[in-house]
Amino acid sequence: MTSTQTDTPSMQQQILAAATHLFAARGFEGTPLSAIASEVGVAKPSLLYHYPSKDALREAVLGNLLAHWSEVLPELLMAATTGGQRFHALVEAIVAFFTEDPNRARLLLREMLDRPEALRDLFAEHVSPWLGVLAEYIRLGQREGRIWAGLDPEAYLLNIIHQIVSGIAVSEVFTDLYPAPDEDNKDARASRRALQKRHIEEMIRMAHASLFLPRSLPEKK
Amino acid sequence: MTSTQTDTPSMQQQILAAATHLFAARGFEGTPLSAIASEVGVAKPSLLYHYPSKDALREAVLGNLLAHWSEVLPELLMAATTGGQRFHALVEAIVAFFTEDPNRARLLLREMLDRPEALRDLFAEHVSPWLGVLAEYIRLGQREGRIWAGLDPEAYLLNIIHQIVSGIAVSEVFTDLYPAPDEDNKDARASRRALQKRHIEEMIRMAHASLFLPRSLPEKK
DNA sequence: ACCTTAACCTACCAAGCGGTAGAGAATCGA
DNA sequence: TCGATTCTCTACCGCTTGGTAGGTTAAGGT
Repeated sequence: MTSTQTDTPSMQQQILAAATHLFAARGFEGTPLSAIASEVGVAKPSLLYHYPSKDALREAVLGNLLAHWSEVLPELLMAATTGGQRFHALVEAIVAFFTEDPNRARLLLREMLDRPEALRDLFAEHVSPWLGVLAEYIRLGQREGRIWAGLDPEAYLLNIIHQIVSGIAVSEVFTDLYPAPDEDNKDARASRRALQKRHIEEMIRMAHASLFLPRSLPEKK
Repeated sequence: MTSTQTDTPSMQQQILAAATHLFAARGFEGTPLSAIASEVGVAKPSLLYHYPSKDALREAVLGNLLAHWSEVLPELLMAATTGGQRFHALVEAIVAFFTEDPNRARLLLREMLDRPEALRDLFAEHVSPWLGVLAEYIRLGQREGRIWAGLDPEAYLLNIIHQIVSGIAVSEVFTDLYPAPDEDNKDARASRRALQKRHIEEMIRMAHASLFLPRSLPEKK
C-alpha cells in the first residue's frame, strides 16, 4: 500500500520511526526500550523480536537514515547543470532533506558525538566518493576564476554540509536570541519558524558568498 | 597555590574536571557517577558529598564553562580596534577557546541537543547582550559599504559561532575524508591535527569572505 | 484436521543506576 | 586534651534497565 512491494505498514518500520524520533530527541542512552515500545503501542519484548538488541536497533536507525540519503543524493547531483544552479540545487536539497525532518540532523549529530570512529568509517564509505567529485568541480571553478582561489574545496564542502546539519539540529535553541524586529505578539510557533527560516537563509547566503567571487560589487544577495 | 585565594587543587575542581571530560565524551546519560568517581580516584558517595546530585553536577559543569567564557569574552571584545582586526581577534579567540579544550565544544553541543529550552534561556542571558552590540557593529560596516548588504547580522553571528563550536566538537569525524595530498605515511596523530587545522582555517576563511566585501577582485584570501 | 511458523504477550531476571545511612579518619580551634 | 567539623569510606536500598523464558493467538499450507 505504501510504495513498491510490501503492502504492510510494517511493525519494523513503526519501531524504526519511533526509535528515530526518540533517539534524536533524547539520545541513545537516554531512551529506554520501554519508551520506544510504548510509543509504538506494543510490549517491550515485541520490540526485541523484530530487532535482536538495542544496538541492532541503533544501527538500523542510522542505516535507514544513510540509505535514504544515499537514495536521494544522486538524482540531485545530476539535476542541475551550470555551476551556480548546481550549487543552489545541492544546498537547497540538503536543507530540504534535513528540515523535512530535523530528527535526521539531530540523530546524525548525536551519533557523531557518541561514536566518532564508527561515523568516520561510515562517512568514508558514504560521502567520500562524491566529496571528491564535488571538490573537483570546485577546482574547475577556481581555474575559471568563478570561485575564490584561496578556498579549500574539501574543507569547504564538509564545513557547509556540517553547518547545515548542525544548524538545523539545534536551530530551536537560537530562535529566542533575535530581537523581535517589528512583529510583536504574533503566535509563538509561527514566529519561531520564521526565525528558523531567517537563520537558514543566512546560512545559504554565507555558503554562497564564501564560494563564488562577486562578478562586480553587488548590492543584494 | 593556583590563582587567587584557595591554594588547594580542590576535590570539587577535580570532580568538575572529570565530569566535564566524561559528559563531553559520553554524554550525561551515558556517564555513570561511578565512572566520574573512578577517574578522580575516589568513591561514589564522596562525589555526592560535594555535589548533592548528578543534576547538580551537570549544572555545575555547564555553569563553570559559561563562567569561564563570560570571563574571557569582554577583554577580547575590547582588544582589537578596527573592523577587520576586531573580527579576526574575535574569531580567533573563539577558535582558541574551544580548540584549547574541545570538550567545551562537545559539552555545549550535547547540552543544546539534550536540553534545548534550558540552553535557550542560558544563551538569552549570556550571549544575547553582546550579540546586539556586535550586530550593531556589523550594521555600521554595512552602512559604510565594507560589509555585504544582504547579510543578516544576528543570523550571521549565531551561525559563525555555532559553526565554530560544532565544527570543533566533531572535527575528528571528518579527518579521514580528506584525500592525503602529498604526505603519505607520516604518523597519524600529526596528520590528523594538520587536517583539523586545515578544516578550521577554511572555516575562518568562509566567515571572512561571507562578511566583508572584497575591495577589488582579489586573488588570494 | 493438523502442524508449522510468525507475531505478540505476561512474568521474570541479573546487573547497573542514583542516592542514603552511618561509621571511621583527619583537621583544628579552644 | 577534647569535642566539633569536614571529609571519605563500606554497605546497602529501591528502581530501572536490557534481555530472556515460555506460553498464547492467528494465519496458512497440506
